[in-house]
Amino acid sequence: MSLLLNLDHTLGCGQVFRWRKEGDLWKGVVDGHAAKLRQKADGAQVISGMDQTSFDRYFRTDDELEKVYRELSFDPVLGDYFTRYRGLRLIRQDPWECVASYALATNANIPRIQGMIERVCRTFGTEMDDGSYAFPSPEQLLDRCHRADGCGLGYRTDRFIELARLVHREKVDFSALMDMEYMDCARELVALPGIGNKVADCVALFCLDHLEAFPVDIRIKKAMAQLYGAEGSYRKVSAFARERFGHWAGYAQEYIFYAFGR
DNA sequence: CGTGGACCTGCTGGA
DNA sequence: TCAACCAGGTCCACT
Repeated sequence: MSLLLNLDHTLGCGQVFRWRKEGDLWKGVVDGHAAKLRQKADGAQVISGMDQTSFDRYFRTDDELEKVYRELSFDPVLGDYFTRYRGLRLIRQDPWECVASYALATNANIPRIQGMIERVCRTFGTEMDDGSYAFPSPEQLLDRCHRADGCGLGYRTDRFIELARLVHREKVDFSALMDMEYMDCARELVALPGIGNKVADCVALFCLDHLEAFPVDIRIKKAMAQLYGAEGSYRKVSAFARERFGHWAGYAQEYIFYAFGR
């Protein structure tokens, strides 16, 4: 079984925060297991920590990347990116880890975001065999939430804890959010603490299967203005993208984001 | 609804 | 070394 998948692009483009490359090995934590992967010509080899089901789910192997390329290549810019970053796939993250991580990722640069998340994992998460730490559950977090003060989250602390509380009390139904229309999903997410338009779109896209979501952060904002002359409010720019790229808008976003970060 | 400020804090690009 | 018109926004106030 071969799969079009480039680990460097997929795990290094910025959609996930905790994967690290050591030598030719990508190391991360998926579903509470320390995972190790290695790039092969026809896909990725699982060294440890993932079974086929987990792998297929995580790397969205059902998404036909060639089909995405075909349907979006009417756009010359994307056509170029597809050639250069061939094999970059969207990942299906764990919903709780995804909302929590992106709620922390506001108004901070990537190194700091990674630092905050790492400290949260080390402070509250379960230690794995290889010495790494899993992302903590809402319960683990709430159990000793005063320790969050030592994680350097700044003003995000209260929002973060409150978010954990809501998820723990099952006030957030990820399964329902996944089933409803993208617009409804985004509207509900924005009502949660620490979540605005941008984070809501990241969550919709990266863990709730709403592939038409088009998160607009500062980098994408500049890119869209430069590439398409699309400017204005958040709603304006993201709507422009969804109209142009349709149900694959999320894939378009990820390639543009990656291209503009290099 | 859209826009302007304030906002924790520290990684790291530029004085 | 050091500051910070910075950094993958959000929230609140107000037109």
